[in-house]
Amino acid sequence: MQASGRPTIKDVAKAAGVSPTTVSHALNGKGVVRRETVERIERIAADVGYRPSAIARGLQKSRLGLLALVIRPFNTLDTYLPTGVDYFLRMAGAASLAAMEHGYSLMLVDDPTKPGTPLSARVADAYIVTEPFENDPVLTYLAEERVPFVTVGTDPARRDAFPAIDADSQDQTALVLDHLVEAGAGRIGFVIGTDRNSWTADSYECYAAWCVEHDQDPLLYTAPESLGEQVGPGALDFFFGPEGGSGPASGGPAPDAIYCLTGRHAAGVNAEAARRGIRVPEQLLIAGASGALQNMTSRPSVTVLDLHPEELAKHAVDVAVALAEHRPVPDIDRTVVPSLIVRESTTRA
Amino acid sequence: MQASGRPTIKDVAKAAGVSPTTVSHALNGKGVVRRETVERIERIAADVGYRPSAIARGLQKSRLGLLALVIRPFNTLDTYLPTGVDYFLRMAGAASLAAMEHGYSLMLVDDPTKPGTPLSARVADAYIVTEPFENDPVLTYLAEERVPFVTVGTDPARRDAFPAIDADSQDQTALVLDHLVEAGAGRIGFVIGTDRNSWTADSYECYAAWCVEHDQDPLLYTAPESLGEQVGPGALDFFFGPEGGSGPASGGPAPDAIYCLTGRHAAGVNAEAARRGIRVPEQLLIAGASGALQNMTSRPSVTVLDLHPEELAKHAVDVAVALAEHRPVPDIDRTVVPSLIVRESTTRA
DNA sequence: CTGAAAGCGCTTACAG
DNA sequence: CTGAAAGCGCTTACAG
Repeated sequence: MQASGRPTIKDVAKAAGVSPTTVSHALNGKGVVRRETVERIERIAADVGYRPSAIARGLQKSRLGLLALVIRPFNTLDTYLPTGVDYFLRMAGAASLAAMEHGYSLMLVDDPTKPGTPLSARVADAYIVTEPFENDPVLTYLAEERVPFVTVGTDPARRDAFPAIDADSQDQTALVLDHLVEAGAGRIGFVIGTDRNSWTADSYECYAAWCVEHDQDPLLYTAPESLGEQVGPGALDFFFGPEGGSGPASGGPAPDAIYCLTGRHAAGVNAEAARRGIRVPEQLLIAGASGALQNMTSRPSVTVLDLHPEELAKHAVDVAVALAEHRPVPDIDRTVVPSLIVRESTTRA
Repeated sequence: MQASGRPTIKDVAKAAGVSPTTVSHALNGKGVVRRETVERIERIAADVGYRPSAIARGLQKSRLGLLALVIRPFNTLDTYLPTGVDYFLRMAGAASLAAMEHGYSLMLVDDPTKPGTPLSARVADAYIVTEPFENDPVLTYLAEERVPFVTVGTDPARRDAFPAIDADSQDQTALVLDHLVEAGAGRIGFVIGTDRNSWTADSYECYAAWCVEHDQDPLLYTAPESLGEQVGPGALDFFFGPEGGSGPASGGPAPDAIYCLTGRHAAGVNAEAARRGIRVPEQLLIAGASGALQNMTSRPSVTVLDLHPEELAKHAVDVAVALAEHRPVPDIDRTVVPSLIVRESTTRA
């Protein structure tokens, strides 16, 4: 009997009058065991309530069937979970289900490089790291420890260094900007976050390139992701000037469309515009990438991208499992194409 | 060297010219080892990049330092994650952090009784099961397997049978109903879900008792949680009669306040009221328990409860860890008191 | 203060 | 077709 009181393979062997080896063979379909012996052993195993120990099995396979998900943006937010950003719940949920389909389970771990990280955080066979930062120490650590991992988004300082799943950030940005133009925009301001991940970097680059192409000066307002909806007043001061005050801090003419990278920023800009009596979408178009829920239910509702976190998760799990099993990673196209969800904020009557 | 290529305790022992026993003692502060020996071993361990194997350690401790979280309501929703219900993300995130503080990691697992559940889903030392159903097979399974677990909410058919953390559903309901009366309600309709968990059952019971006390006939509309915002038209038909049609399906007079157990139901009722031109809060008060994000940003915004999933998670982790370590569960009050977030939908000018 | 030995529960060559 | 033995990487009485 196990320390915990559960029967072991020995108990089954004894009850069946065979050796542990035979029980192992019978129960795992390995080796050659007579059919009736197999059946008898299976029956007895069920009778005594035998459950193989995943730990013991893990010891010589040196694999436990565990995947770890590290949601990197949470680590800049400290213990704070941003409300409304269900992107990550969708991702974690989908990853958990995808893992199960491969016979794996998913653990949710914090930054494993933090001092005091429990040993158990390191039992995963492979890691999935979402939105790694520039020169992310987590990736460095995993690479040093030779723990297999895949990223969702890439470390902007080490592109192509590690296996990655990507939501094509270039396409994303173009998709939204083009839509804004079609919806009537002439001059597009951009509100961007401060996290140094590939999503932010690529989106900025695409915006800059787009500006050159469209002969517009970039009109960029930067604010921490964690500021969330609070970004509204600052952003509008920047783009339109303080209320009843002088002109825009930006220097140039005011934009007629604002694109916010995060959904919470978009919600904040939208709310502040309403407060100031700027009519959306008539006077100002607003769109967000990576929509938050707030954008769905606000008045007006706000056009955003759906980045399809479920699909990203599924691809990431596929790769992580292949890596964990030291199998070659299937070489298929894993680019996830975002879709535009057009809402009131960019729909003029 | 480990199969994976990482150094083992033997490698360190060899390099230090001592036995594995001494390395183990030195690194874990067990037994008695001379200080300088300890220091030398620590240095060498760091040099060769030694990391103890959590699996090997887990084998004789028969504990791995892993907690499993089963979010039961997800299992009625199939692979579908309800948008806007960030209750569960807050819960999972807080549980993950609380686990780390105890030296544990958190796994997210689906129904472990499902056929095809990976072995790895069973390596957890203890389980946390949120909102178990009536006679929940997951609890039965865990109890049979003698795996320690704690529930958040209780199995309504087996109250007090298992350790549980509770958000006091009675208090919750009374809190909202009393608030609605203060806000001007005379007759309160109730929209409730179909999941057979203690939260739903207790809330109903409290509503029924409240009706008796306040001399009102219960005015109850039941709809599946998964219907979400779509519940609006059906609910309003029930309470007010179909548009331009006959009277309320409910039979009695129409309510002047509606309390919805789920935030998504509240959002649906709120939206449908707006569509029909019923003015909220002037003609109709609306409130929800367990708010979703939609309620925060809708027009009008909707009064809801904050059930404090973070606190529930923290308590659940405390208990789960105690159980995993076969320690007595600290006997402190774990009732989490919800707070009312009053918003436009119940605030008359 | 240090080490040889047994053991955690399983799997896997290998020998019969 | 079946089993004895060794081993996965660690810990823990126990003996020196």
